[in-house]
Amino acid sequence: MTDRLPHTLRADAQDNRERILESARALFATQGLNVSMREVARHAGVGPATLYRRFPTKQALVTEAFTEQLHTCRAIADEGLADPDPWRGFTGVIAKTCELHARNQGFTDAFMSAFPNAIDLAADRAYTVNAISELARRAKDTGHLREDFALDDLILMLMANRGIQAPSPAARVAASRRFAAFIIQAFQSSPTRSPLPPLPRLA
Amino acid sequence: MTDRLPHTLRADAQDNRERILESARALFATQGLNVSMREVARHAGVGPATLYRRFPTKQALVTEAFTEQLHTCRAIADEGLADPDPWRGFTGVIAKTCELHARNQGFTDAFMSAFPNAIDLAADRAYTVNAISELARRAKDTGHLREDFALDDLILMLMANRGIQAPSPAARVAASRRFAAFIIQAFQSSPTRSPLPPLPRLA
DNA sequence: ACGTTAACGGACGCCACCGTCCGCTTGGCT
DNA sequence: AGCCAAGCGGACGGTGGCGTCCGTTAACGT
Repeated sequence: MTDRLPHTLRADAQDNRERILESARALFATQGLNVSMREVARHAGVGPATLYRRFPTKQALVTEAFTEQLHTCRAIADEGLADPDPWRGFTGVIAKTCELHARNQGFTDAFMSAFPNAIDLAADRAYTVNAISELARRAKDTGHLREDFALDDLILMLMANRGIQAPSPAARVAASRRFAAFIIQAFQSSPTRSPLPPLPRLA
Repeated sequence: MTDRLPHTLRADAQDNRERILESARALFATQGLNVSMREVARHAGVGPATLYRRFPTKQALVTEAFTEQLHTCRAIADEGLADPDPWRGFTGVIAKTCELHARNQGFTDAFMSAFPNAIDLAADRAYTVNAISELARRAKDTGHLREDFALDDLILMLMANRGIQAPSPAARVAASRRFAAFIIQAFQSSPTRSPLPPLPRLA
């Protein structure tokens, strides 16, 4: 009854665990989250049971696989906030975020909670959102960011960015880069401002 | 050997055929093309065999279901071309196209050849592309449309628009409307023009 | 009213995925 | 060296989509 779970995996198990994560990251990046658990297992060269033993649910696998990217997100936001020129910081955030997401189809899915259930990523996500919110306020104050910009417009932009497809990952990133440039142009305040249609609840 | 196919369906068969098409349109509109043939059949209240008899392949069903929208596309392009103000015509095309696609997830999939194989829609599509190409040239001549706009940027925009999701179809359309406004802003020529990253081959 | 045949849909065999169980292997500790 | 549990993966029953076959029903022409 007083069994203690060993919190250290056996060497081979640890090895498998990491190969699984690598495979998951690779597959999720190129194909989004529409990858079967078995496919991940096959790619990692392990049996299905092994995969399920380490990650009982796909949720768990996804969460683990993308913590790194999640921290990158925080870093991007912090970096933008640190820029003395808020508008430059803001546009930098957009460009880098688009690129990050273009390289990681699955990450976007997860970030957008294509997994609708509460993601463990939520906390970090909130932090990032807060940081960007502050950055946006500053960018508005300098007059470069249009006044009617809403934070959810970034979500809109990310969803849109997710839709971009191309024959190769490299092409996708290139296309996304151009898209980001367009979006930055759209977010910039301008004399020819026609009023913007309202933004509905997105989630 | 000299059997003649009757080109007129029996009354009940014709009825079923139309119910199938209606169901397909409804399901494709809200869920994209990721709908199983059986699901369409169930929704239409017919057996799988009946569906397959009328539309041997999903391709055929999709093609038939969306000819109407395809013609709408042509109409939108013609309408824009007819506008005496090319820029207003151009922006109108963008707004209307985004709305059309936002209302029809599946149509976007088909239009983007999510069905990679040659779509019968190709001919109409080519016509539309040509019309818009002419419209864009005129809009550039008036100085309203940025010079570095490429026709593929519309494809980029459509792919992006496809990524926009929302809890309800109405919300999706609203979000798409706002997105279109942003994109129009981005396409407008402006004094603060930083060079645009190049666009890769998209298909 | 009736026979012919177009049209129907239930049922089939196939395959992929799902999450789990269990007998064998092997790493790690003494 | 030898034990033993941590770890493994093949195999299983279940579900659901796929496209097709075939026995039954009922629409239409006479």
